[in-house]
Amino acid sequence: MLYNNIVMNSSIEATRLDAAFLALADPTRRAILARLAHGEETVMQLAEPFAMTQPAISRHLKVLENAGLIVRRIEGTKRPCRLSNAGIEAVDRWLAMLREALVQNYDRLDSVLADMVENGEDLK
Amino acid sequence: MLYNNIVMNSSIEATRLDAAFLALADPTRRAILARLAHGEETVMQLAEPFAMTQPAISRHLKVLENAGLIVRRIEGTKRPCRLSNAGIEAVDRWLAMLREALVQNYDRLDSVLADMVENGEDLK
DNA sequence: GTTGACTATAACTGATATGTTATATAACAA
DNA sequence: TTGTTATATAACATATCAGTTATAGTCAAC
Repeated sequence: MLYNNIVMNSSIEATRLDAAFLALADPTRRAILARLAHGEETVMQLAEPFAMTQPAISRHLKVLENAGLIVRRIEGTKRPCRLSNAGIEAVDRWLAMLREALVQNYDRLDSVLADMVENGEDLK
Repeated sequence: MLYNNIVMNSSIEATRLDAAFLALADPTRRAILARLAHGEETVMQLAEPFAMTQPAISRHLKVLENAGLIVRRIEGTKRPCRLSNAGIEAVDRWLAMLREALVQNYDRLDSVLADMVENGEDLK
């Protein structure tokens, strides 16, 4: 596992991204985020539409918080949650690299095809 | 688990996203994608920099392929891999919703602050 | 101060993920 | 044919995840 840390760009950043992507990999957690997109909600409000117990939701929220995807404030006995941009920004920064590579690959293919057309080559 | 399928938007799409986000949650797989951003590589070429056996890499590649993040062609006994946009597009579509919500929340906070300044309220 | 609502945590279970070694398959090379 | 290279798959061990129930802590309301 030593060399791996050299290959992958620094285990600290990697841990952040691991947490964010892992948090997003669960449909319940994505549904929670979609819900929070409409505004702040408490734990019980978030739990209500799911066929799941409150402790399960609490843990999902913890995962989302650790991933920097939500933040919570204290309001009496309630803990209203709202979206945070830290997590999504980390994800976006990483995805930007992939998107750029895909565009470049596409352009490369594009120019290859253009060359073939110019030279009257058979595209089939 | 029945109601959950109603809350989360359709289990088919969810499965796609699950696969893509789960694939991205592993640092080894992200490193493989980063490598492929520079162009096509075979399984052994991809395996080389990692302190991991070839079967492990083969399975990571299968996960990436199922998530629509890479595609493979056959070239003799080799299986060169390259990036695919299907996976990242699915991810991007979903993240767009979150990004938009974050911008709206930010604007909302912005206008609240602006109001407070107008009314000479104490921002601290 | 007692009660009830909101939330978090611990302990446990079953499912899934990630790695290993051993082995199979297929193409190439001699 | 025989050996070698490239890759995939099976069988297994271990770790982690996602849910459960039971319980504890905190605040509010009466």
